[in-house]
Amino acid sequence: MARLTQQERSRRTREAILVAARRQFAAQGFSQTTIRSVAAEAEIDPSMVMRYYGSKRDLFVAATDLDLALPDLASVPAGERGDVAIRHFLALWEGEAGDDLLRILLASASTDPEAADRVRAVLAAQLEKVVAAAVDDPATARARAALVATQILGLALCRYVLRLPAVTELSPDTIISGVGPVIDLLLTERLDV
Amino acid sequence: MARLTQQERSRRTREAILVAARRQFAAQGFSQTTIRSVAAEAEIDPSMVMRYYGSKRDLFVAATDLDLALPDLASVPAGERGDVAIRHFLALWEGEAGDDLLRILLASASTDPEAADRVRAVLAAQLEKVVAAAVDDPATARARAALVATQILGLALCRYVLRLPAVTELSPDTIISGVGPVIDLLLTERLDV
DNA sequence: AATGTTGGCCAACTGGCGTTGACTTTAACT
DNA sequence: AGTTAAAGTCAACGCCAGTTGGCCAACATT
Repeated sequence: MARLTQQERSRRTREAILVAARRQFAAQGFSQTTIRSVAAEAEIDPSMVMRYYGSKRDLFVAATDLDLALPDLASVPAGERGDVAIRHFLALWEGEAGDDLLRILLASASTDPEAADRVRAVLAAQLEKVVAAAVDDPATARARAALVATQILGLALCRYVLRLPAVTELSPDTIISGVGPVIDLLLTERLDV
Repeated sequence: MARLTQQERSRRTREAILVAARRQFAAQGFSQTTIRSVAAEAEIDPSMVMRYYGSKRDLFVAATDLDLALPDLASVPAGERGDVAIRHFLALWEGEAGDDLLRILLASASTDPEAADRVRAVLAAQLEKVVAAAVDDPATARARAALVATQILGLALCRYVLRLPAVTELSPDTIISGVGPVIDLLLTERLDV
C-alpha cells in the first residue's frame, strides 16, 4: 500500500463521501439518505462527514452543485432545435453517472424545500434563458420555456426516477423522433397567453 | 356542542385522519410525514391513527386509494383528443383538493419504493390503457402512451410539485392551447420504434 | 527528536420516530 | 341503572437519526 500525503488522504475521503452521497441521494432522496449510510458506503466514520461538510444539509448542497451545459439553441436552425435539445439531454442523462445530479434533484425536490429551490434556480437560470433566446416572440417566450421544461422534466421523471416500464423501454432513437418534434411545436405553435 | 353517536364520532375521526394524511403526504412525501404530525393536525392522539389504520404504511395505502376517472379518448374525434385530455387533467388538478392524489404519489414515489410501485400500477392500468385505445397503430401504441405520460406528468410535476414560477404563472387556457396540440402530435406523428 | 497539526475512530448525548399497552371516558344495550 | 364495548388518552418502550467532543495515530514542521 502506497503511502499517501495527508492532503491526498483528505482529498480521497472527501471525494468518497461525495460519490456515496450522490449515489444515495439519487437513489433514495434526501431524508432516506443518512449520514451513517453515506459514511458506511465511503468506509469512514459518520463524524468525518460532519467534519468535512458541516451538516447533512451542507453535504446535500455540495452534492448538487450542478451545471446543465446547455447548447445555444438560438444558433441552431429552426426545425432542428427540438432534435438538438432532446439529443443533448439524452446524451447527458444516458451517460455513465451523468444523470445522477438530475435524479438527486428530482427525487429530493418533491419532498425537500431546499432541493425544490435548487431546481427552480437551475431551470430559471439555464433552461429558461436558452429557450427564451431561441424564441422570436418575446411575449410568449417565458410560457414556451415553461412548457418545454414540463416536457423535458417529465421525460426525466418517468424514465429515471419513476422508471415507468413503458418509458424505460423506449430507445433513445424513439424518444428523439417523438420528443424532438414536440419541442419544435412548443417553440413555434400559436399560443394563447 | 351536539352529541354524536359513537359511529359518527368514529367516522369523523377516521376522515380527519385521512384528510390530514393526504395533505401531508402530498406536501412532504412519505418519510417526512409522521404519524404524530398527522395526529396533531387531526387533533387526536397518535395511537388513534394506529388503531384505525394499523401502521403508517397502511395509512399511506388508504390515503392513495383513489381513482383518476379518465375519459375514453377512443370515443373522441381525432384532432380533439389532446384538447379533451389536457382539459380533463387540468379540471382534475385545479379543483379543490383534486390534485392531492397525484401530488402524494409524485412526492412519495421519488423516495419510497412502495409509492413508486403504486405510481407504476396506477399509470399502467389507467393512463396507458386509455391512450393505447386511442391509437390506431398497435405497434406504436405503447410508445405513444409512454410519451403522453411524460408530458402529462411533467406538467403536473412542474406546476404542482416543484411549483416552477414560469409554469404556475401559465393560465389554464395557455396550457390547453399549448399542450393539447402536443398530445395530438404524440398520438399521430410518425414514430421510429 | 520534539512539537504541533491533521485525519480518523469511538462512545455518548439529544431528540424524534413508530408503536404498544394500560387506563379513562363515553355511548349503547339490557 | 348497570354492564359492556367502543372511542379516546397517557406514558412509556426501543430504535435510529444527526451531531458532538474526547481520544489516538500518522504526518508535517522546526
